[in-house]
Amino acid sequence: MRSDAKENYHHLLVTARAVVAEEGANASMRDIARKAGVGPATLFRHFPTRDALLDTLLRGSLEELTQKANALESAPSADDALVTWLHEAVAFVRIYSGVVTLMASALSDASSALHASCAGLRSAGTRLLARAQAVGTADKNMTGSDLFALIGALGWIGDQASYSARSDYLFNVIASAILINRPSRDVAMGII
Amino acid sequence: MRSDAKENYHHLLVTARAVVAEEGANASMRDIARKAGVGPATLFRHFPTRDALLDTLLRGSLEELTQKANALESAPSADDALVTWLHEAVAFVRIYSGVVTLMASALSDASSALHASCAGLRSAGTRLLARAQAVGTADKNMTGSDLFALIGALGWIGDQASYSARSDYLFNVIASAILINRPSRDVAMGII
DNA sequence: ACCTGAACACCGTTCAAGT
DNA sequence: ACCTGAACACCGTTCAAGT
Repeated sequence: MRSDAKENYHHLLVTARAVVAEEGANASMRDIARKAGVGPATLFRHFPTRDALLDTLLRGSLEELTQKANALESAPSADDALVTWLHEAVAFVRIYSGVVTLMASALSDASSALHASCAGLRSAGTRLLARAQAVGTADKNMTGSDLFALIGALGWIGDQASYSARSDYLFNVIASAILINRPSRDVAMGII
Repeated sequence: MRSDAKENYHHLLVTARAVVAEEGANASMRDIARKAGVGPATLFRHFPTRDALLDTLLRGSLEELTQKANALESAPSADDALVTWLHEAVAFVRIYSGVVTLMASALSDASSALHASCAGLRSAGTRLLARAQAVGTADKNMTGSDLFALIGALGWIGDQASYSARSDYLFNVIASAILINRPSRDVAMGII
């Protein structure tokens, strides 16, 4: 990459992060280019799709979250490990509004630039779920994809002005539904 | 209303229903006008906002759903009544993709043409919830707005290609979380 | 090798001009 | 009283032309 291209690339990323933080994952691509001071074509050559841009934007955090899941596999309580990770996953998707919908469609589209990162994260979550199913109280009918769907659902709730204030409570509602055989949902709150 | 205007209005509604069924609640307004064979300005005078169009499109079903809630208030089991209604509410929002997000934002925007219909439905649902909290096993910390948030979350799940196949299972997961003190989530399935 | 402005085909929304 | 095409300010995306 030529040095001016490198400069463009980095400035584009910094700007994109700010704009996406402000406007959400469906922010105008043109607006990002404009605010970065480059033509729209320059943005599109560096990031041929919105998914490609978001993959670059999110990959670091997605990998972090994947590693946290891996680390939690050796935590003493399988249930607590799952709930802790779930909490972090929901906190992550709430950073950028609209990102859960993008991630969901990336999962069903193998050609999306975001697909691999999302699928990797899902695998890591699936292992935590499996352990909680084996030695914990997690619902045995649930799949890793279901877990992702519920994370997405909580992300969606967080994106809605009318519901977002209640998202901590609704997290506990859903967490207690996953750990179906726990005595009370309040157990989930102690570990945060 | 002049007779040609009346004709336009009805044709617009029929077309809009078809297009929204096909493309979802965020279908292009211009496309609806085009397919109805009128200019965009004609659509916008009949329905000054997308919410106004969707209110007209949905009002009948929303009122039906509200009345069903009212009727279920005298059902023998408060829990079953709540779950039955929840099931119908989720089935309804799944008809038009994207409609839950529109409804959620209508709830937080009193000036939306959809606001009244949605708020009315929420009230009816809230009464069913309250009864299940009083004489049933519904979680006492839950509000009617939380119930709506969960309906929306299930609608969102139904809108995602990657998750929609599992929405019946996830309905049961969430229904069991609302009726927190039931012995098993399988109880919820008998009444459908 | 990279960038750019202009172009294409859209969108929601409005308005002057028509009948 | 109602409708219309054209207009305005956008959008994602592409491409020929520049340096």
